[in-house]
Amino acid sequence: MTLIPKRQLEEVRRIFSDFLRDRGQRQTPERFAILDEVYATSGHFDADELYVGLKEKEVGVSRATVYNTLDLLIECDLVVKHQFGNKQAKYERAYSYWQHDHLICMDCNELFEFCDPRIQGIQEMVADIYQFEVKHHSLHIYGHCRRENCPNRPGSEAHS
Amino acid sequence: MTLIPKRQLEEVRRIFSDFLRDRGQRQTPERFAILDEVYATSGHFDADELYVGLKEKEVGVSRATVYNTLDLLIECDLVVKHQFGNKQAKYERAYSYWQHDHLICMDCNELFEFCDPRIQGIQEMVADIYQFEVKHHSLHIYGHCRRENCPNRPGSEAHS
DNA sequence: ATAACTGCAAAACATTTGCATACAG
DNA sequence: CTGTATGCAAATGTTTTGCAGTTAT
Repeated sequence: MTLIPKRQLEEVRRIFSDFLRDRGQRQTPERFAILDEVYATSGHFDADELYVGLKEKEVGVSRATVYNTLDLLIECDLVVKHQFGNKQAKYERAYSYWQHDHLICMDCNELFEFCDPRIQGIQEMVADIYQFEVKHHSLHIYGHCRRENCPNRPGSEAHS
Repeated sequence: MTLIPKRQLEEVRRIFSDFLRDRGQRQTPERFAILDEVYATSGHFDADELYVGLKEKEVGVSRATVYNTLDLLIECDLVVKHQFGNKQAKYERAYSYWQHDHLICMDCNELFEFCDPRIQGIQEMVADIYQFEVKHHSLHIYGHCRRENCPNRPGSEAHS
């Protein structure tokens, strides 16, 4: 849906490159291959999907490198990490994408994105009252969607 | 801090008992021992802390039973489960305790609780716009606290 | 040159599962 | 009695780690 234009991909590569240089870390082909794969993906993905996606292309990167690089990308705000109910972490590219929160269907696990300005006010209130330096937040709303193909639809077959 | 009075513990036991009866499930001593331990704990705990806490008392319950019973307690709304950044789930008793969200210090991992009525409005908005039947939410705000013993305090020693 | 990075496979970790035994109803 | 729950230990699945070999700088 939200494929990133070439210009932005270059911008993102430059951000990562600068970040690595500033920290005295190496610019390896693996790291940029992972960055490219992340930004070629729209939506949420997990570490293994990224690993498999890369393996299917010419690039061979190990899982360890995928995890390592994801951590770097999170540190420079090019990727965000989410822990939805399950134990497997999900990731998402973060550059030039609207700040949003998530709606999770407990039946089909589908994710929907939404945004509400009130959350900003809540963050400010909390920062003020608790003398907290707020960095980021995660708001997950869980419930049941009403889509045709959702296993919970009224009228779908019985369940144990 | 919020130790539960005897009356409420009885109430909670009754809720669990009714829940089990209604579902045709057994009222085992292990299940009630776990319930008691949960309600003897104030604040957040993980499955293993519960397991160890029980082992230190007379009761011997296996980890499998701890996990099983926690799921039952979640189903009858006596316990809530949280996934903070780490892969280990945290639990918290839910009966007769205010609905709240969490503030997490990224330095010391301390948890603070807060509540803001605006979150209610956000849930309603989302339910309406997305035709979603909202069940619950989790709002986590991450940042840096300003407590004396927090490793991030300005003036604390350098770190690698 | 040399310190950082990679890949691999093993380790760690929380949680789940299978099965023989125990016990609540 | 009978089927459900338990305990144990083994299995699972994700993420981390140790180390020998590789490579960016």
